[in-house]
Amino acid sequence: MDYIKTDEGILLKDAKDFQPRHIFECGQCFRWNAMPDGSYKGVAEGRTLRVKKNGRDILFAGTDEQEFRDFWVGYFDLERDYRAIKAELSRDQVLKQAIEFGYGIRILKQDIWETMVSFIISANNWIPRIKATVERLSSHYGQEQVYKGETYYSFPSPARLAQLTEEDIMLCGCGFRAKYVLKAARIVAGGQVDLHSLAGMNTTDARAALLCFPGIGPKVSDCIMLFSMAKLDVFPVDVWVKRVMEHYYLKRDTRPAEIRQFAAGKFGALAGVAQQYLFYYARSTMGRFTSK
DNA sequence: TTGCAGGGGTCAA
DNA sequence: TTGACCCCTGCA
Repeated sequence: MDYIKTDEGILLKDAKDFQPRHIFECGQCFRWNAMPDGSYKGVAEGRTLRVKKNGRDILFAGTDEQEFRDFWVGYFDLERDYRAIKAELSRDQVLKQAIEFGYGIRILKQDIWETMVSFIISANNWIPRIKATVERLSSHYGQEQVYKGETYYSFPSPARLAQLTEEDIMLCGCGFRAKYVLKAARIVAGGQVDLHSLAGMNTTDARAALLCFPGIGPKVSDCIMLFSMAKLDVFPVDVWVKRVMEHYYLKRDTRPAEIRQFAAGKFGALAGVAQQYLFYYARSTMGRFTSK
């Protein structure tokens, strides 16, 4: 990882395996937004950042070396060798295509609590609405911060959400998921489950613990583990992944558990990364309403 | 203009 | 295994 300090922030040199569009549009995060100049602005754990591709380099604007090393390097998984991962996965011809399409994807390491709530909200929902709901929760109940004259809001803590009523949360656009969000907040704020200890568990135990939360089923639990705990072996199966897997590898109407098992056998410890390439590829190339 | 299906799943019967 | 679920969007 080779970077230099500039007036604007940190410049990551010759970052071939980093494409902001792929990272932020592949469905793993909900608080990064494209700007007219092609950069992305986002909020993560109370920090704000603008990320822009400059030729072969990546500019991280609005941060300094200390924060970059202490936080963003981990957040963007910059110490992992994605070139090696892609080489390994590209031995499969379908993955090879998917990787050529989404070559700059990286798996973010996001805040566990925010990821948990975001993916509870994602059930039977679609991305623009999930983003709007997460944004409303943050602007109503998060901490306000001003950066370069613009106001941002951090994602509200479990304790803050635990004080609310189901109706308060419903008003942010959560719909029937409001009761799940509130219960999750009360479980975490009450200390019944320590989310950070889940990250230290093996995948099987962490999944079992997550499935105890109402509103968290197999797909949501796997997304939480993949996008906030760096558990790269999980393979979340949603409607798009099901479609792409059935199209290229399996027969129609294969059950999600069977798809997960197949992926574990085929992609092993890298199944989660493979899932993201496949998901992004499927969403972008298979059309919005495919009957397959 | 109105009505209806459907959406990054989960729960309960 | 199946239907309901917030509610907004796209389409006929």
